[in-house]
Amino acid sequence: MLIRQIQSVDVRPTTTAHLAQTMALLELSALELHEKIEAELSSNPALELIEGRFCPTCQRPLIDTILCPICSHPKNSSKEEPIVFISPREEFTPYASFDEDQGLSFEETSAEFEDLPIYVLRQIAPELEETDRPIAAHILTSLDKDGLLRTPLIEIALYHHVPLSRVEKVQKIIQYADPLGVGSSDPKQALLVQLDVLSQTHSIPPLAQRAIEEGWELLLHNLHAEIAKKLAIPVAKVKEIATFIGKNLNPYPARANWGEVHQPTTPYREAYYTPDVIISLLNGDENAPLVVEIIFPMSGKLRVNPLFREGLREAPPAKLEQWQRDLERATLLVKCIQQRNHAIVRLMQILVKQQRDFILKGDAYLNPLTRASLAQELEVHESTISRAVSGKTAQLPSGKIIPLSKFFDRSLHIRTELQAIIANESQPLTDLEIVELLKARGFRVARRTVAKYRAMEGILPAHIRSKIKYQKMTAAIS
DNA sequence: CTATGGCACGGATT
DNA sequence: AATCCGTGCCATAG
Repeated sequence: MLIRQIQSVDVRPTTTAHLAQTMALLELSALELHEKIEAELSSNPALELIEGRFCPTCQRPLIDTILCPICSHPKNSSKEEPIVFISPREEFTPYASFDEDQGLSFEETSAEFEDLPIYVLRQIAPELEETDRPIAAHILTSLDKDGLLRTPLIEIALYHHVPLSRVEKVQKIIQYADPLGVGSSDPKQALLVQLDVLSQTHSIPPLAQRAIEEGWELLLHNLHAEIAKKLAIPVAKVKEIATFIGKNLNPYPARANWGEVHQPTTPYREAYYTPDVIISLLNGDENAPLVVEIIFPMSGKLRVNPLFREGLREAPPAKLEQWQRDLERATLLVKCIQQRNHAIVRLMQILVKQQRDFILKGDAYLNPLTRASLAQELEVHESTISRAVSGKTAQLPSGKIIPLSKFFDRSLHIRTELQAIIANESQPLTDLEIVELLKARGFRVARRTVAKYRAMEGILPAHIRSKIKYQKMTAAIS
């Protein structure tokens, strides 16, 4: 990478290098930024990370302010104006935002089970190719009450006209989402996934994997002796494995208490579900302002080392040039990071204000919004918004983590309405009938479009749905 | 004949 | 300039 000369690094030297790097940084997620800074810190002596301060009242890490924005925020706050600030953290545990009271009464506490597909889908959305979404939706809506996928993969592949490997790929992503092993084709698979994840943080009994792979059926019926023979190990060992499995693994993912509480934080989840911003409701009060924390992946404050700057004067001639370059790099980085932060703060301020209903009440209340219109409002270039939004995720007050781009989904509110219609239908409705119903609710879309939305949500066509219903009825009886 | 998926086009969005 | 998304037309399955 080329480094242009910058003579004076004061407030507004909008050099090309400056601009370019600001843009580049804007695009990075918190996680990626973390890596970038780490790399820079270790290679550039001019940059230093000084210990951060903490808010004296709530112990929240701070960057510049004396009190954290929440503590210093007076009661005269209106619910329209969100509190937005940068929150420096080294590490972040999902679902551990500061609104302690999880008893927030959000929408349906009743229909927990109904939510599993959506819950999983939201987690994996950031990793999914756009074209894979219908497949994921299909898999998730086909889960049985144990969270297992009894539909043969090949059937799904045929339905979507994609190779079996694609479906397998999607299934794999799903399996590693929250109720670990969800979407597996059978308990055996689910166990193996869990074992795999567990093995990364804990030590597991040797041969446990083989025991499951080769002897799951035997294990089920407590035929320990048989397995011992098969694996050529003592029966005692087998019993050990069996108890380990019983204690730590769960062949029926959906029966685990997914959501809210998670004890084992797997490295995998952490990597993927660390949000870039956390949105919560002050005191969990419906009318309170929203609190938006933008995660800055370092605790402490990043700055140019003043000692280094001093030392530059007495630099040995041989090193002078190198040191100057280091100094410039450091200053540039700090400045660009500030700009990145500033840009995101402004973006979130507007975004959260306009999408308050969506954040609080769910998908149906999403305000169709374009990046272009926001760009106009903020008086920045559209590409700036695009970069700021791309590849980042937000955690909502409900604990769900969604990609930031969802705020700009043009059709989500219609799709949710469509889901509602399907959920309430007494008999399978044809696409054309759905068009009419949507029109009655104020959404004008073409018949063809309804079909597409259906596919996106993994809802099967009317004539197939009728069969499913029938199957469900019979299944319920048996 | 009806319901639905595929392909492709054009305008909007990024 | 590249991509995404809604739609119309046509083929096909039931």
